[in-house]
Amino acid sequence: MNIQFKKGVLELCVLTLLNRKDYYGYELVENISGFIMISEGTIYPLLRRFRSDGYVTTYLEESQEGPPRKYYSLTGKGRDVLIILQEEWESFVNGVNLLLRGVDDDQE
Amino acid sequence: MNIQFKKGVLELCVLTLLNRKDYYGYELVENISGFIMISEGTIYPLLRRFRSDGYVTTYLEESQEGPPRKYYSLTGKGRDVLIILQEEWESFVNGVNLLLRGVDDDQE
DNA sequence: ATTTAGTACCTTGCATAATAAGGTAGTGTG
DNA sequence: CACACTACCTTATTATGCAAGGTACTAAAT
Repeated sequence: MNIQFKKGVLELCVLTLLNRKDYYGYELVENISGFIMISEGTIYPLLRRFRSDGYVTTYLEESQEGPPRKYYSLTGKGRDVLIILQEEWESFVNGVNLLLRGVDDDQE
Repeated sequence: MNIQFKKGVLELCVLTLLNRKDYYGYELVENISGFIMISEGTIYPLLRRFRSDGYVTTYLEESQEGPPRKYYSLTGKGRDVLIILQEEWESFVNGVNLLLRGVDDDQE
């Protein structure tokens, strides 16, 4: 898979999932991996960024299957960013698809 | 517009346009700008990369409206890359959209 | 004649983000 | 006790988009 395509889109994916429920990092990797290739080295720095930007808050919970899990919870600010990113993603894909399909933008 | 979204996609856009006809750099910027934001500082390095990778060949032509134009012509290798990129783009957008729409990947 | 605007090319340095590759620890199984 | 799996994390590398700058040609306006 083309690495470059993912730039910025993973933010949208993670925020979208966190808008449904709280996730811990490893769980996000497993979930997103079902749709697009992703590695842990990508998600943890991204989550740290989200926390320092105030998009999420975190809390720890013990696990019976391994080390404690750090859960991420979307904030109001995070939700605002999500909405903007959703719109940007939609109009971006739209623009690209128009270009790929050969629609002539010069006509009116 | 989110800069990150563009990463890698501009290659696809430029190759797609060059597959229809030869373009000169400035013309590509003007055309693509109709669909997604782009600047000259992006396109010229990309075109240099394409040439050194053998995706395009170039030739000069005089212009009555200014300095000579450097036209870019897609090679067979460039066309092969275009086909791969098209498929990757489609499956990538598909994966992202499934995730965004909340389709449960665990079910079968 | 000189300035301005438009066309058309180019480069350098910066910012961003994904990843590979590595590390630390806990739990449970052979 | 070694191994696999879960779960967290960091660092260095890589790629690419862009702002900001530059050069040079043509044509119209001052």
